Amino acid sequence: MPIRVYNSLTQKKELFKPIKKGKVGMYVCGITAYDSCHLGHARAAVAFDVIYRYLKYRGLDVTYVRNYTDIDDKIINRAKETNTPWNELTESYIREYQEDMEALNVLKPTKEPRATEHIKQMIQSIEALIKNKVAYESKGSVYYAVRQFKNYGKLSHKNIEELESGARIEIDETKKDPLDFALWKAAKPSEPSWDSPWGKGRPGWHIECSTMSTHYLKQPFDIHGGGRDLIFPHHENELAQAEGAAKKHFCNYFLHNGFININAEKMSKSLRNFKTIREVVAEHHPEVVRYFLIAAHYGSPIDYTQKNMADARAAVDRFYLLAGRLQSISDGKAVKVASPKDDLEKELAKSLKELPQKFEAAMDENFNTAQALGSIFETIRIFNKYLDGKPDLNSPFAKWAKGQWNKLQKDFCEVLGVFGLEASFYFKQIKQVKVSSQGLEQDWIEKKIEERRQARLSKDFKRGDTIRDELSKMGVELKDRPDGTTEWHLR
RNA sequence: GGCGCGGUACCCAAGCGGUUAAGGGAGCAGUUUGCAAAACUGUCAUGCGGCGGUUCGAAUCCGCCCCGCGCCUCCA
Repeated sequence: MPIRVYNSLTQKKELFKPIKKGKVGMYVCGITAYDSCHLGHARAAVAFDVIYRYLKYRGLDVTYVRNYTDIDDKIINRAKETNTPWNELTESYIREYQEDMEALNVLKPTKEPRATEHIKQMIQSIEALIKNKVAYESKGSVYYAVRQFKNYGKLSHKNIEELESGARIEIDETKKDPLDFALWKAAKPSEPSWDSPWGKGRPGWHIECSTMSTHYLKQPFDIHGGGRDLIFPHHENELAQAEGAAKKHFCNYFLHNGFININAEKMSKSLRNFKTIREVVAEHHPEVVRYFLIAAHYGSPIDYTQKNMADARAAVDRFYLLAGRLQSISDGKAVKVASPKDDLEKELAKSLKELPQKFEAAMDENFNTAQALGSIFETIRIFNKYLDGKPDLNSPFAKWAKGQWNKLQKDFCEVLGVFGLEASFYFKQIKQVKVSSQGLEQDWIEKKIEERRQARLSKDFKRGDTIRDELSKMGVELKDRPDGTTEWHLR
């Protein structure tokens, strides 16, 4: 089955055809390292992580480059505000980002280049642009002459005249046209700077990405990704730079992920409603967070609400509850084929057999994780139904079915980056996350449960129920087991 | 104003011209239970914002209208 992707460049879904058979070059805009990362960064990272994983799963040799922008106005400003050397600032936020990515089970890209390590290449790009007459030097800075590039606007589908009339751009006398953007900024005193043919300065935003992407992937390459908000001006300008300098195609497919809202409101710093990755992970199991991020298609907006997080957790629980149930089936010897006997077995065998095809068909269609998850849960329902029929757990069929499921679970985990944990470990972690985020203490809960056990032993059910209700109000739910012990978990 | 995205059950969310409109949550019913909870199963849209059109056939394509949202300025 061919893979199809929605390409922002053509605004259509297209057949994905790598430039070199069997190989894929993919560049995704990473972060500007000046602050803690929020859920939006997590969404972009996870969206392209899944794409990276799936392309590899399909046997493609993927070179995945995700950059760090570690020099920029925001970094310089933040360094001044916090009285921190700018390179220490970027270093610490890059480290923090890497920790966040690890928590969310985001794979390391093939290359994670930093802007400051490619100043020389950027200068070469800028020189090429000047030579091609699409850039000019002015007072120690260099600007891109937007009107000299006839395809300007082809990605964001804007035209220059309309942009001009939008005119919310500051008038800057050093530029020939208000739409021109900086490739190289002349250094002000005390700012970090590098030597260049135009004097001391630093690169403008955009040039690092077009330079590093073409440096590592060659031009043209296959996939360029990032958040929707990067379409204009960032990716538009990258395209203008790369094509203006090399006079050839920049990139074939532009993929963009949708935004995260918080309670239906745009997440933004001015509204003070943004959530950092660490805040979210402290409140919700990272696997639940990741599930939440892939439960809808990567291109659609999603809403971060407690209800949606609870829904995500319930879904992940459902997955692991089946995994837990399966532990009662002995692994035994691997059974290659087992022929189903009754209707329940037939239904399950059919579902297990079709699932990989359904999963791949969904992922082939523009990486539709939502649909892929749907097929997984369909099979979960059928598996549960089979187990409810009280089958012989030592039968060859049971062992075969378990073996099939375990193999599928491994594949799902490889592609989606969720469902890879031991069920009991997952539930243990869930409990820990919940207990600490709700300010409860495990010892106290367990003391209460022991009290209830004593009451029930002396047939004082009223007292027992009172304790259960008390705990229930705090979100602690009890489960009595046949052997007299009590399990508990948090709602 | 320009460009773009979306409106599918109580909520979230797939669906990309053709069998009964995925899946998750909530609700309800059943199994289970000292009573519960949890778990599991079943059930839950003759309907896909509205009106027209194309087609043998449309949630899916086209037109108009209504309503949300994003970008056009730093932003994943």
